[in-house]
Amino acid sequence: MAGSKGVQGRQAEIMHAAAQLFNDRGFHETSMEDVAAAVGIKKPSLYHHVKSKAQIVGWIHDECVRTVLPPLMGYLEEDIPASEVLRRVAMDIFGLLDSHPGYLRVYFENHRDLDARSKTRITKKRDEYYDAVRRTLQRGNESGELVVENPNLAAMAFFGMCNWGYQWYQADGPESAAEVGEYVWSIYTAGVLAPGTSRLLDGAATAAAVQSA
Amino acid sequence: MAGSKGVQGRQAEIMHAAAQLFNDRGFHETSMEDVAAAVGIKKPSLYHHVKSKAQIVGWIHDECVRTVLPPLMGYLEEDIPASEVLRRVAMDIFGLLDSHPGYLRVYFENHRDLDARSKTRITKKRDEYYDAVRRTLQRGNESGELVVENPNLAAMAFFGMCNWGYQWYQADGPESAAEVGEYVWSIYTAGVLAPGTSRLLDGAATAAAVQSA
DNA sequence: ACGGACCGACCGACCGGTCGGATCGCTGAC
DNA sequence: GTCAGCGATCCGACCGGTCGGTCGGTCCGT
Repeated sequence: MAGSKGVQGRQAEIMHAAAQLFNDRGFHETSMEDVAAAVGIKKPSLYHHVKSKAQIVGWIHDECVRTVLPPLMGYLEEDIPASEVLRRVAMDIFGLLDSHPGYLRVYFENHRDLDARSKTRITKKRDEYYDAVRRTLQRGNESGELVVENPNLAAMAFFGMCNWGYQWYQADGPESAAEVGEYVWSIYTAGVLAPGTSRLLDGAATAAAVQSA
Repeated sequence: MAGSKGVQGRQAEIMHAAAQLFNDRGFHETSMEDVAAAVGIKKPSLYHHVKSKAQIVGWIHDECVRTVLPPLMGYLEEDIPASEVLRRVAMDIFGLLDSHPGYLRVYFENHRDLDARSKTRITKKRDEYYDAVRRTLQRGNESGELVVENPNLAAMAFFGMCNWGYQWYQADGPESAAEVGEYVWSIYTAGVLAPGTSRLLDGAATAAAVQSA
């Protein structure tokens, strides 16, 4: 149901314009008249293509999920290290920020503006995505590849690094999405501490373990 | 100006109730009548204590900045390793999530609902905070304590880990704010990769570097 | 009597959404 | 060739409702 091909044609155009506006001005500060104007028509005409404002939000959410969830499910079936899965996830998320500017802000900040049915559907998908990453971390820990004491918190930390991009990543910035994804992933896996510095340092004892060229 | 002591008394009560409501229902879905009801009065009475809805948002923003910026400025004047500064920043941010539930959501999602004057004031403070962390990373890199190729991206990754907490951290969750802050910091500094695994690994070659109790 | 806290009633603006009708491009019968 | 018919697209005008904010006045402690 809901068509696995996603929104197309004029509706896709509307979705795209709306995502830009919602991102730039905010969802509630953007009227349906603004959205209509952005695609060159008037409000009543817009309602010929769209059932409600909430429906547009639903499209945007679906587009986000459609873009990143199936790839992740594919990675899980390949026989690759957990860290490689994480790397691809990071790349996918920044790739989404790059190819769909504005979409992730709507996804993260306007979940409650979905109609009830879409909300449960999207929430389920969101949990699937979250769970897949958590299980990946758990698997990495069990195989000895990773050290993950708390897969739940570790997943949140990972998503934080990636998802926070919606607050600062600019598609026309100095770094490409792939570069950013790769860099963020490298910090998550290897940390920023210079090699040779003790892994188990507590705050007070840190002052001693400083220099190592 | 604006009083360095922050909002107090009845106004603080209003600010607190509003932050909760804005967090739970959303800013635009919360009417001034709702805020008034939350403190046990009617809307016209609320306007006896408050100039506008935007003013409440301003209070909440100021409260966030007031809570975390001065401490960070203090850390910079102490002679401690960069990683220790980062650790304290992480603790401060999760501490804020703990002591001021809802505030950070308003801070991150309702910046544009500030009046023009507050917006410039808060933006400046936000940039100060960001810059302090970036400079800390740079200093850590120069001293050899850290390996930070891109301080700007590294700062964003760090803030991502911490700030994203507003999306998931619950004050009544299983882990305390201090535990979460410490854990997130440990991932950021040391990474999740098991020690012994090559730092410069590409995805395919990782599978070999596995066990180490 | 004075000021701080409070409230019922109200206003203007805006916004999501609707209605009835106009226009346009295509199809097919003749 | 042309023209009736039709569905898709478009729009001016309008509605119901909500919300931020105001006004005039009451109540109460001092």
